[in-house]
Amino acid sequence: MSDPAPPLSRRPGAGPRAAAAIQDAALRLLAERGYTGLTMEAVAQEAGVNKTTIYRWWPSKPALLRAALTDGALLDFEVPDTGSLRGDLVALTERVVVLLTGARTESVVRAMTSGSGTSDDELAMLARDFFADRFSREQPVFRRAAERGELRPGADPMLLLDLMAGAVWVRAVLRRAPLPAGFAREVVDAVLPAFATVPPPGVNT
Amino acid sequence: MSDPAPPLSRRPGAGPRAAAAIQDAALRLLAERGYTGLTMEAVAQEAGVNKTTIYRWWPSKPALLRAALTDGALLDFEVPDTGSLRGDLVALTERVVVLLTGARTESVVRAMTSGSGTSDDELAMLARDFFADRFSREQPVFRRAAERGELRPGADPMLLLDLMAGAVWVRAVLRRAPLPAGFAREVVDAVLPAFATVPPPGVNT
Amino acid sequence: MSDPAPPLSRRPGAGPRAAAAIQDAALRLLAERGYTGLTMEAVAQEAGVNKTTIYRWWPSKPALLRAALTDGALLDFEVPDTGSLRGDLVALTERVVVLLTGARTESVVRAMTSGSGTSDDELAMLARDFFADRFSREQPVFRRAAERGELRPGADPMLLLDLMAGAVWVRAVLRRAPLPAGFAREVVDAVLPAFATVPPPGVNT
Amino acid sequence: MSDPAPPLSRRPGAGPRAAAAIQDAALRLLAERGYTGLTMEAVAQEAGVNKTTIYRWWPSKPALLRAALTDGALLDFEVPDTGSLRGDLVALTERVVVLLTGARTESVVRAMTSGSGTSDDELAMLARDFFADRFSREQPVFRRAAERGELRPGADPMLLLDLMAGAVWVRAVLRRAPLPAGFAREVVDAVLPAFATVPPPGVNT
DNA sequence: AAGTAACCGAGACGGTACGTCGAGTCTTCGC
DNA sequence: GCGAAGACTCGACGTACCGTCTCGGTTACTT
Repeated sequence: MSDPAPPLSRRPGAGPRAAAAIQDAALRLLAERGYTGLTMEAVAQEAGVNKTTIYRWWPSKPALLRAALTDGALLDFEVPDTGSLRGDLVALTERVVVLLTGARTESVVRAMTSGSGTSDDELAMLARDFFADRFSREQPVFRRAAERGELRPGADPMLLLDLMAGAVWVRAVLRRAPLPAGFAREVVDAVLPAFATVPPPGVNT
Repeated sequence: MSDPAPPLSRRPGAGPRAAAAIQDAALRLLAERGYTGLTMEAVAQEAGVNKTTIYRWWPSKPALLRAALTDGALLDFEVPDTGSLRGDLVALTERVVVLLTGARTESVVRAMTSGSGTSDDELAMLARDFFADRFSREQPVFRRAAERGELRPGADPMLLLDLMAGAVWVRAVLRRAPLPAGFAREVVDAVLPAFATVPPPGVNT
Repeated sequence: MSDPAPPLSRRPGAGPRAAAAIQDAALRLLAERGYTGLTMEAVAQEAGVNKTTIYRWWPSKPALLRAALTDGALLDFEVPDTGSLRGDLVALTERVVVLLTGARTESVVRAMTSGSGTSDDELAMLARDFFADRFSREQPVFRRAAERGELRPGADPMLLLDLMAGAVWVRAVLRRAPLPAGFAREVVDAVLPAFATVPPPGVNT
Repeated sequence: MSDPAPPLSRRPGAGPRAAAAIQDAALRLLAERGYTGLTMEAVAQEAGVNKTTIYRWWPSKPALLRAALTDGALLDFEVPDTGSLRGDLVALTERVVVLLTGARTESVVRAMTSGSGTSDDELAMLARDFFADRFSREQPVFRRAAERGELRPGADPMLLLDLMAGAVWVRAVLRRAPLPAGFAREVVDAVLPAFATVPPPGVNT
């Protein structure tokens, strides 16, 4: 375990003049051709930039990708505040669904988790950081729920999130099964009984 | 979507004389160096075989890997029958934990899901098939639970499995967080209330 | 000083199928563009061969060039036997003139002596070997002259050859001055008095 | 043939402030690494100067080198005046020997003649000019010899010089053979009979 | 002493070639 | 005549220098 939660925010001064074009090209090609099909040479050509320029700023493919993902807004998300725990969780899960099935984000996320190397791969670290970051930004949902008394004492929000995100992940990414409309709601209702104090009125159906 | 559920069993007659050595080498190198670090050349050398020999029998790296995984016993598992739904689910989840954290299986599974991003990747298909296969073999658990009346009517076993496997997956593979002892039980208890008819004894700890 | 006189003959079994095309291209491009302008990539393209193939067989540009020169007939020459020392020497010098002014050989020879590296350069070694080889093959001229009694006792054939070849070299290669017709004869007559016993009858003019 | 004999002297006003440092670095690196191993980048770094500064003043590597050699005193030499043709010639040849075997000058001269093979190379032109310059400065030796009556009528001083310098060149630079002590004298005695009116005393040893 | 013009440092850039690696194909040869 | 060996094409890798460019600051000469 290294640093608990690296910022995942952009460092503005760094990068070549054509940084945006390069990172755009990288993400576009990643979506088109997948991680292994993504070549630095193609990125350079697509961005109208010399290969050397890319290597001057990013030492490797995963490093470039990491920067592209970190600097770009692709993985940003809004933390919901609907007034109820269930509403917030459904919204959060919905956002995961969108992330994992959206045309532009799907292959990016898939690539991000390709953990190519043995274990300490830069991309894998990015995934870990991404989830840590996302979790920390989702904390207010649980703080608010606790304040409302909706959260059963001793309930572990991390486990709750793992369950919800995991279900979407397994179905969309691993099993490549279709996600029915309302899947987010289904998922939330499946886990909520063990975490919420009282079923909020009018929940079931 | 292609064929619903390819056999995932070995075709005995097929393969060169050194098939076992080749597949062994492939799996070993996969574990050592990850998917992208796994080269056909290294496999050939390690197996004491010419590269051509490999290509004669398997058209590509993912195809070889698929065969190696399919023919090998690495991904096999026993379907539990403990007498209770909860016991079976804990056992199933435990097996997923073992699969995703075991020294030999972890990187294999990780590689298996490194699908290149474009949809028709052979490896991604293998992952899909693997999960479909696993699910179909887990069906008896739910058949027996239904016979015992432990399963709430209308409950979706697939969702249940997605939730359980997903939580383990997210935590172990994506977030690379440690899995505490008893994690499987925690997971099961978190999802069971929504699926089981009766709250299993001792759940609300 | 290493081995006295390496063979400078071709090793028949060695080399790729397209060895001839590659070496031809190398020599042609050498003549066209000079040594530093000669790139492996151009050789590969010109020979219709992949760059990898060249590197499989020759580790470097000078190595390839050395092989091309050694295997090719470009630097071959016939040892004259005119019946008199003077006639032989004129013929030998004439051959040097041809070598150093011929369209195809000039830039090759020039490149061969570019001694790019510090001192122990492969190409420089080739030049050294080339001259050693040439000298050893010219020996019969002096043996015959000695048998005829034309050679002053104690005369050093090596010095004689250095003088003759050197004059042509300095004029043609270094000073890039035109070589008048009959230059070979002039050179020989300038050095012969110090080496020959008697001026052969009817020599002067 | 271009301009008969460019000055080969320094133009004092021209050059950056760090001209001396740059040219020193260039010559030092040339001696250390040879011509092709000499990079502008290394020169810049070594001279503590930006690459741009070099290119502002010299358009290319050979141009810089030419200036460095021209401005430096490395290639200067004194014209001897011993009182006899033979003495002068021995001294001249001795100077060539020193030039071609001296630690600092050898690789410089070697590089200077690494002309790229195509005819209009700047470095090759430098070599040509260098020799032309040297020859023109050696003229007084022959003028004095003629005045003393030591020079056979019709003798061609240029051929004489080509022979002497060529012998040293071939032996030291091309054949990389050791030059015995007294080699200059040997060379002179080998060519003198054809050029001098009287055999210099003690020649026919 | 001030103004100005030439000069310089810093460093990014497009470009060509380098030498290497691995994928996948094709030819050749032996059992 | 099957099957293995080895040479091949191809594309990309990551690096080194090339020669160019812009920009902002510093000399040093001029008046």
